[in-house]
Amino acid sequence: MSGSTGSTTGTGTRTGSGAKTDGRVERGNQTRRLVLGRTMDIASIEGLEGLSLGRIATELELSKSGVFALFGSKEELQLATIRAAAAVFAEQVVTPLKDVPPGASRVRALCRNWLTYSSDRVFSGGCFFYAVSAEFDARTGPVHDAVARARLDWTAYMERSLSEARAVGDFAEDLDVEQIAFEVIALMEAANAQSVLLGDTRAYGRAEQGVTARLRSAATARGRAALTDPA
Amino acid sequence: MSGSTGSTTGTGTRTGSGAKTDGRVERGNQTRRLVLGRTMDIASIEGLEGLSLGRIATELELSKSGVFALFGSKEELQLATIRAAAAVFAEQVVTPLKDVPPGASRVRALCRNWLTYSSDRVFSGGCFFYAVSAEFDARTGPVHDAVARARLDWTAYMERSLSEARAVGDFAEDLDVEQIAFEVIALMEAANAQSVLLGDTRAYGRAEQGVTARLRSAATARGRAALTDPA
DNA sequence: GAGATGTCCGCACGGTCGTGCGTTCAGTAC
DNA sequence: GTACTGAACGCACGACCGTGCGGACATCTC
Repeated sequence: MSGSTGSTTGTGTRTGSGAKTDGRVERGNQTRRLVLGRTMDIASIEGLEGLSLGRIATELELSKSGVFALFGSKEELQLATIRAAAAVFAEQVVTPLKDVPPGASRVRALCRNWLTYSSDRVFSGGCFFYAVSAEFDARTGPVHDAVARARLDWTAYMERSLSEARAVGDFAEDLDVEQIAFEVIALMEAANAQSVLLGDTRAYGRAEQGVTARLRSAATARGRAALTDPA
Repeated sequence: MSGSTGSTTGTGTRTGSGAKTDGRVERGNQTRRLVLGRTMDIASIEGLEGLSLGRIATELELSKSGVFALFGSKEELQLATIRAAAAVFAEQVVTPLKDVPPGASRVRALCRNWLTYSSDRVFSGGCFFYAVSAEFDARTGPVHDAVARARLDWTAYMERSLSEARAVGDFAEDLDVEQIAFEVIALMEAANAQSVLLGDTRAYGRAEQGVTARLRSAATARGRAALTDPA
């Protein structure tokens, strides 16, 4: 019974945001989005364990059981929140570059998008994935796995962008892509952390400075030219 | 009432581990240490909010009210846990270098101590302060302030070590100490994060490589010599 | 119209949480 | 010996937690 309820709503999510039938009102999906919009912000501030069905229901003037029925379990709510946050992240950081050709300047744009995504507080508590990574890093279970997967995807995307830039001749052929990806991501996350914890926005400048130096020192003459471009 | 109890036990801690009178048995302080040893580990894995008096009491075969009475409130337990973790951190990372003269190699040793402190899992969930920083970064209150203070202290210590190394001629006079401190700490924390979340210990190698490159590129000839030393 | 479907609510459950009471008990002082 | 102190306990409280059942109420299908 509870299983059927849970799997129904769960499947509804997994199939995406498309209408179930054409033209349906979809009040459910609307409430879902309302809830997820709130849970993403809460989780970025207080963590995924800080989500409480009662609190969400009160804040959104819904009933606790209504929220519960939408997701089937608290864990499924957490997983849905992660998926929703991944979509927002992609939309903010990755999608704007979908038509930008590979190269050093594209990598730099990717980093700038990330820093803007963090400093603009797309999520109230700073980068969503920084918050929940630290929260679930040492635990086990589906939520940890989902967080780890998201991070792997992001790292892989950064590495791919660097590889492509190397392939078009913007970086030296012997560039250690994984190393520079590690360093660049480290700098950006540190800026997020310092900014959120201490309210010190200078950290974003330090990160940008560090990222630029890393990219520049790895670039070929062609790459350096691209990095000096107006953008 | 509860206030007086809390402040009493709180003061007991702040005065340190010394005996209250000479030769006293101090069962209380012993239990305190037992509890804090456990809470530091729990908090590094599940966060300071993951601490629960009942759970701690069960695990250590104490009564919940006994644990509660020792600290006076949950928040005071969290603060005591932070103080205890700071002491452990200092003992592991900073104290071993108290007789090492300032210089580039001392800075490198400081970084190595940190990476060892993280990779040896002095706390089960990796660096304690990484975990609780992310947990409380976007909140307000005494716990946030204590975490922020600890981080400021650590950053300041790193910057001082770099300044001293610059003063003895190991780094260029125009070195931006705050910038390199930011970058070095970013690399180390990223290694901690990646290692704990993904179980990928290669991250420590990447961090060490990055740190060495940063220090080397900032060093004078004298500093480079120090960095090439056997140690 | 009647019926089916899905959304959301009211309400209750068992459990755990932090807190606080009074009490027991070991160790010290007199 | 008695008196005192502090540590730890047993127990209970109100609040909140996630979960689940059954029903109300729209909306769509026939």
